[in-house]
Amino acid sequence: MKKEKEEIIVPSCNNCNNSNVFFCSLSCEEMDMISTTKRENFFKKDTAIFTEGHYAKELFCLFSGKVKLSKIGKDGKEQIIRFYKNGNILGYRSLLSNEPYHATAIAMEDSYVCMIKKERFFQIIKENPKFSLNVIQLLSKELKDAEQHLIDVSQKTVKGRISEALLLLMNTFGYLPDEETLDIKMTRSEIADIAGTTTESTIRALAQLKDERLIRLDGKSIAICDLKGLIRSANAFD
Amino acid sequence: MKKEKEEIIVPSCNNCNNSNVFFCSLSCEEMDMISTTKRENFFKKDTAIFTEGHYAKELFCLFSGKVKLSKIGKDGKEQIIRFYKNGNILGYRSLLSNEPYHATAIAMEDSYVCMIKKERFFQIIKENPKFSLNVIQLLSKELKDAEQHLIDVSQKTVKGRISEALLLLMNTFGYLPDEETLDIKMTRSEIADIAGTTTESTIRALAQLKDERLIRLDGKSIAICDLKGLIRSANAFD
DNA sequence: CGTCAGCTTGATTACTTTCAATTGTTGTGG
DNA sequence: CCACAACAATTGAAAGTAATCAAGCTGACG
Repeated sequence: MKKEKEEIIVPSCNNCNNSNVFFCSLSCEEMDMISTTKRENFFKKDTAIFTEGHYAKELFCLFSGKVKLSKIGKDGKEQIIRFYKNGNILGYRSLLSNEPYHATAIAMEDSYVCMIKKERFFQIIKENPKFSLNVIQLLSKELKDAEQHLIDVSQKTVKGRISEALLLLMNTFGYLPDEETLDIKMTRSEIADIAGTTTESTIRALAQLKDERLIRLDGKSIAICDLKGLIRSANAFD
Repeated sequence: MKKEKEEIIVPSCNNCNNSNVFFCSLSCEEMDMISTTKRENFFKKDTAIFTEGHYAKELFCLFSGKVKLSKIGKDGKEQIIRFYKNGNILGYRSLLSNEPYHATAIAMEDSYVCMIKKERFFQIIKENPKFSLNVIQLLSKELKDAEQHLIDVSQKTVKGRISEALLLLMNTFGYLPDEETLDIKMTRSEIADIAGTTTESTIRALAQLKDERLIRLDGKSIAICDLKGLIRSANAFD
């Protein structure tokens, strides 16, 4: 039988162990202000935290779990835009530009999410210039990544893009204690949606990378055994 | 003989007729502060305003002309990321994140550019929360656009991407007085670099769009005669 | 008016998707 | 614990799309 929601106690923001580049410039008082007005929410695996087209009313802070942000193309094909792990902030772009969400955030594992009122967030932006500079720099980084991702998808072969996708997963979620196996379980189809290709092509590309001894495959687990080689593969001309 | 640099008088920022969503939240005093410390620069067609890898020291404001921002892939293939016209601000992303430029800006026509000292820019960000919110919202919009562009490139056919590219040119540079001909001259190869394809495929796609009577071609000029049809073509499934 | 760069076209090749069929895995209920 | 259903992974073959290669063509400019 399906595992039920585990009862987890979410600590106050000041006591949160998650590293967080977003709120690091806030004072204890400001953190308290967020903490006392936040509410926690549990999202079961495969449920949506927010949905494309809906209006943003809150800022989400991922306390535990893993989340993918994706967009659905006209033909129903999904494109994964970005991943989030514990400590990451979601949904601030739409909040800031006061537009509907342009993408959907889905919990890839059971996740606990802290939700912070929009007003609270804007209040701090207005009052704390250091914080808004922080937000600006985060946006700048995401913009740079997005533009690089564009080049990758448009100029690399499927194998290169799959290599790139594996490196992204490694950078985002890291390894299991063996320091080789990626700490994330995804279907082949989801990996395809990162690289912007099909399930079948993904399978064939993974098989190639395995033959080249850059990765090891065992069911859904993927281990990177030759990181340098994988980087080379991601940047190869052909 | 090649036309020489025309002598143009660049007015003070307060008297600049270019519409500008970037500085609109500044007071007259703040504008003056920028204006008195700026310096103007002329860039001949096809010269670089800034170059990938170099460090950002200034903010650029395009007074006149047209600029393309592009990145070179490993194999030397260029990908155009964005366009700028008079009134637009360039180079703020790298300035803000304090990283080297991740792309190169090239004048597509002879262009006059006002250059604003980095320190001045940061000073205003710190002192004017309304301005920084403005910057944040601009970045948010560019991020959204970049993510949409990713979906476009990864999921659409060459014809769809070329249609998308033409719509982008129309939205950025608009029409000549005839309200049909795009107010921009580009080579086929440059159009290919927007859509992430080759010159030959671009020519064939343009020919198709012409056969479908969505556009008219005459040398380098491109006229959109069926805008709705072109939008449909950009969003078509096949 | 010759040259060169950009444009165009056709043919070939390479890569990726699509389709179809099979096998493997997982969760569920008897 | 087994059997089944549903989903995921895999493989092979065929079809489609776009890139590449190889000529010509055209038009602008010195």
